[in-house]
Amino acid sequence: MTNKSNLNNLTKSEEDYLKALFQLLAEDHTVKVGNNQLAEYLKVSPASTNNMIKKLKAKHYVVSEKYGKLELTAEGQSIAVRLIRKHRLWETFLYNYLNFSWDEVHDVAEQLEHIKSYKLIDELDRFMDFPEKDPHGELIPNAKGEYKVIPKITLSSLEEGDVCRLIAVNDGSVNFLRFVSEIGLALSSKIKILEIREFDKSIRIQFDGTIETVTKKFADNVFVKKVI
Amino acid sequence: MTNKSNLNNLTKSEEDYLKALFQLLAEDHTVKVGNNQLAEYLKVSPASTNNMIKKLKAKHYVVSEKYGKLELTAEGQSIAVRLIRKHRLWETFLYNYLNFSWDEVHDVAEQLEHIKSYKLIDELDRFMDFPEKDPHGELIPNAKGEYKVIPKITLSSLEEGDVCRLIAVNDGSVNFLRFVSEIGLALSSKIKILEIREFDKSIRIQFDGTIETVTKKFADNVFVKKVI
DNA sequence: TTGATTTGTTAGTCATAACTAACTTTTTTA
DNA sequence: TAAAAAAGTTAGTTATGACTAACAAATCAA
Ligand SMILES: [Mn+2]
Ligand SMILES: [Mn+2]
Ligand SMILES: [Mn+2]
Ligand SMILES: [Mn+2]
Repeated sequence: MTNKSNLNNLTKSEEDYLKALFQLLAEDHTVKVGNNQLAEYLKVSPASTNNMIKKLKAKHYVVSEKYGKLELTAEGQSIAVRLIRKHRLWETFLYNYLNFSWDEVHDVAEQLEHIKSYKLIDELDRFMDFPEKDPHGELIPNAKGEYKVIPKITLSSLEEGDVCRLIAVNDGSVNFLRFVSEIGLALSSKIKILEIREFDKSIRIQFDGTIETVTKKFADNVFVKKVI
Repeated sequence: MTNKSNLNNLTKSEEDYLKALFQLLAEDHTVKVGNNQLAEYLKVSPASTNNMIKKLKAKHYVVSEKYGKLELTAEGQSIAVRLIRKHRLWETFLYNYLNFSWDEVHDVAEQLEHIKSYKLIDELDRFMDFPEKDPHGELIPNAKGEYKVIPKITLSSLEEGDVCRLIAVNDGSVNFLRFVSEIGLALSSKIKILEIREFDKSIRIQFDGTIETVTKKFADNVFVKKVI
């Protein structure tokens, strides 16, 4: 029987590395994730990552061969999913009950996700009546640790003439989220691709009667579902 | 002008030392607090405390002479009061909204009090409609940092025949709090001192028709206001 | 008032988690 | 396929915050 005591003994750092690795692996299930890629994602040196990975391997959360790619064990995945659940529930709480805007929630949730108490998070979930999505459109894993991913593609991957609906956004950058709101885009907005400029891949889009030109970098952070 | 940026840069440890020192000083305003007393309170070695006090003096949160007693600067006090405010607001939230019992809230609040966000705590305060007291009867400092103390005395300091009302309890021990509830005591209970046994200072009390004998140690952790 | 006890300080060690610099292995490309 | 580039590893350093052991100062008590 695996150890499921109320308080696991992971440090904030260990948790952050596991979550980051999970997200890199989940992002693109085909491509393998290496040490330096994880380092870059976490904005630490490759040496730091190498060190932490050693520790996580010793604790059986990560598996990898020397010079090989990184994988999470079932236990490692379970910890990561629990962190994502906590993160998204807190974001939802801040957004729905404490007047936080969607660009403000991520940084505080990044701290709150490390609070250790199963009761806290399950009661918070109940208090909010088991929300399905966080303020950025991402699905919240349930208490059983079921992690579903909505089939989503980036706005930048569409072609001229395509019509889609905004279903989620990357919540990492405050400036990006503010800009999304500023131009009038929101979750569920219906977007039409008018034109893709070959020169710099910038995209002319139409939504709610508005016409805007956005960069490829912007479109990479917008997740949509194709309609029609 | 003093530095009041949104995120102060104190570590969890620095915060805990400042809060502990404040509480020792507030507890008994006449008696001076020394290095080893603070160490014992925090359950760390005197050497650790000595080291941290050096750091807090360098940052101008603590003042003391070599081999002398410890004092907090105005800034040190302000940080401590903010922590107490956060701690008690979180306890109130857990108790009133998330079905935590009064013996469960303290440990989780001990973690939550270190989350850095002024907006978070002021919005939480507003969400709960500015509660005055935490689940253990302690007053919650307001956003201006005003720290009031209810005039309170321990149950153990009363004499035979005295009648009092339970206004607060020490929230440090889960077992103690459970026991308080178990015997049927709660905030506002009216208690009469029937007898104090000389031998071991145990106290026979009456409340709500119940008669119980409690130890001096128990009575030291119960705060009351004399009535009549 | 002087010796014992308490209180406070210093020095040195350990664990965690970051860093840089140097090195090795693997992969890519010419 | 051999040199170059990229990816990964190791060694050594730093900062924080614990610890113990040894020592010094202050206070208490006979
Ligand atoms: Mn987020
Ligand atoms: Mn985090
Ligand atoms: Mn408490
Ligand atoms: Mn604390």
